[in-house]
Amino acid sequence: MKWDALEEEPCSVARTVAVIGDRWSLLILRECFLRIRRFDEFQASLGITRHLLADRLKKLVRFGVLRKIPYQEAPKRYEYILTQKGLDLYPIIMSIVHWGNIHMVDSRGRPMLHEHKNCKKMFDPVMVCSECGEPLSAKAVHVHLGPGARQSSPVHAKAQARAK
Amino acid sequence: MKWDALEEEPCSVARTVAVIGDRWSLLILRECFLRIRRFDEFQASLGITRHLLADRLKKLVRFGVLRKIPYQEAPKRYEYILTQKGLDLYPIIMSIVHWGNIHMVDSRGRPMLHEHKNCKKMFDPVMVCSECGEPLSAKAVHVHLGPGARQSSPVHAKAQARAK
DNA sequence: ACCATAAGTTCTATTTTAGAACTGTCAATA
DNA sequence: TATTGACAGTTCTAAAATAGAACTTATGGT
Repeated sequence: MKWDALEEEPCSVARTVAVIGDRWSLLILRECFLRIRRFDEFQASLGITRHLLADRLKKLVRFGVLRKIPYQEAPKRYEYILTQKGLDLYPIIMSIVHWGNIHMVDSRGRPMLHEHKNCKKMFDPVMVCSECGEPLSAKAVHVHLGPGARQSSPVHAKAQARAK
Repeated sequence: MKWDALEEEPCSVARTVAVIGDRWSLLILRECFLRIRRFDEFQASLGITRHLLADRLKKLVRFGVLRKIPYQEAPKRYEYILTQKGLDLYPIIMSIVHWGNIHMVDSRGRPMLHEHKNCKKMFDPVMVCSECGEPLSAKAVHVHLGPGARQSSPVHAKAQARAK
């Protein structure tokens, strides 16, 4: 499957994966949320090759996740900053961080801690239901085809039947 | 940078990306949450090459995200099911789905809808603070070095200073 | 004996990535 | 004036990963 085909899939996971579903894009976005903005800063902090960095930044700009803002003329240079679409990726990054904190730490503990400015406490992110506010688990969720679905595939129908 | 090096990084994003940070792993996990369990089911629903599927399943088992459960003897065959560690990836998948729902849908609308069995309503996932329950935004969070950190890099220190 | 099912493995061709060197523009310095 | 350094890329070759198809192995059914 080509990357372009992913964007066209009738699935929000596939379409999002088309944007952020490679090793470097996620790490670049991590740096964005840590206030990194310039080409050489990304390169220094990530150890990514300059070639790939240029490519990925271009991709993220194309998808509207980052925006190039000029910060000096002559020679014209740009900073890469998150758009609203990019800022909206925060829950993805935070849930990734949290899973790593729970399942991938060594004996020394977490590499980073997060303080909520509202309540001044160190916190973990929790995913809840927008309607009732209860924490979500996979087992408490039922999936329905939406208006943008293609149709239920036989293999999924079989799997759904098995789940009942 | 090699994939092995990612696992060793003092960063929960990098370590998680080492597990799920490629196109196919995330799509395989999507299928797992849709109750897909067998090799040929994965292959049929994803269109992944058999070679890569075998490789990725092996990787996910190695990381403890999936477990092989025998479902018949002679010839011995296995189903791949999510461990608790794998089930804990649900917030990541859901936040990816949600971002796609908001930013990557076409005019036909969402491919899938999610119903919360607790409250019987269609919902969106919301990420909140574990301490005060308020929804989280990147700007309301302050990052601190934790016990497992290496040390603040000069480039990050500069970026942090700029943010103040 | 022949076909089908399931879960892989093997093969070659293509694409992607790594790693290093190179380019162009300008400012500051010797 | 010539040199150096900062910055943001681009270009090059070699290595690694992926795509796509065919093949293998074990078994059960007709």
